[in-house]
Amino acid sequence: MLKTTLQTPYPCDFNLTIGHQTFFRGRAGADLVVDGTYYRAIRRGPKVLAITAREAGPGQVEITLPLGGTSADLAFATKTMAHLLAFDVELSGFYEMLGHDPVLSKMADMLRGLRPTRSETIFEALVVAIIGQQISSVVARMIRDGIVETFGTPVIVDGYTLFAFPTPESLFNADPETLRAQKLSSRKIEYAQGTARRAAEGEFEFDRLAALSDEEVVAELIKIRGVGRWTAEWVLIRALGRIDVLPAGDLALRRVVSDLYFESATINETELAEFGEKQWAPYRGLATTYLFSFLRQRRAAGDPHHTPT
DNA sequence: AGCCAGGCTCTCG
DNA sequence: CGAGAGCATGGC
Repeated sequence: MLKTTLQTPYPCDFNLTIGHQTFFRGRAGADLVVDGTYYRAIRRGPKVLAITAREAGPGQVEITLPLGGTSADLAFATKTMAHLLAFDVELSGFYEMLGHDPVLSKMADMLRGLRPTRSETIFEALVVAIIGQQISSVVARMIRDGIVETFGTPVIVDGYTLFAFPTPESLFNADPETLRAQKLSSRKIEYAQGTARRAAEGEFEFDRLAALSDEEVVAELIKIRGVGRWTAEWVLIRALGRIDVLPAGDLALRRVVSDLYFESATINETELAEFGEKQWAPYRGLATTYLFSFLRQRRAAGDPHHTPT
């Protein structure tokens, strides 16, 4: 079987990182974790590659192509996995800053080594963010899974069916009724298909957007119907790996910050933005990821409504 | 039963 | 400008 070894950065908690990616529930959308092995199907041009990644000793992750492939496929898969798991991000400055943040540093035991995982493409992050607008994360995950399993490309590995995220063409060409059957609102169907059309036309090419500043990306993305600031900021964090973006309009983020820092007093978007700048810059994006991971773990542990004491 | 969820657009003063 | 309605649906 085709395999190679990838060096992990420091710090890196591999199991925590892949758990975060699946909402600590084993499977979420295109991502699957079984017994410490992360399964993911990705696209390389017209091909779909099945990949596994698992810890293979201290500081090492073993990457395999369980269904085979060329050595160029393996090199591509390895590079993609390092991107998905954000192995290139330097966390030490963020951890130093946590020393001055009594709240986030309290989470350090639980979160140390968490890497700010990414989507495969900008298109994927856009669609997933659009699906997640306004509704609860539980409902959003359910709808996303339905979309991925209906319009994605299946591959079977070790008895598990993996799905590569749907192509822009597959969503754009889909009958709106089949999207509606996956419980997407008719408005969001318009947004998602409009995004898919732009993606198919090559509008979200990674390298081009990666060269722009945070605000330039926001300015470009919010021109798209259905994409507001929150969605654009989410794409910056999830797809482009920006580490200093704070989606201050996010309701769940406002509430968790309110709980943890303001004795549950309500804070608005402006107040969160000001607080984030003073408290977490230049690592506001990493702080966001860590706070959401905290929420995901708390929810997975069965305490979704956490009443502050 | 009804209200709320990790927003956004559209309409109306 | 700001405020308010409508969207979809699982969970409480």
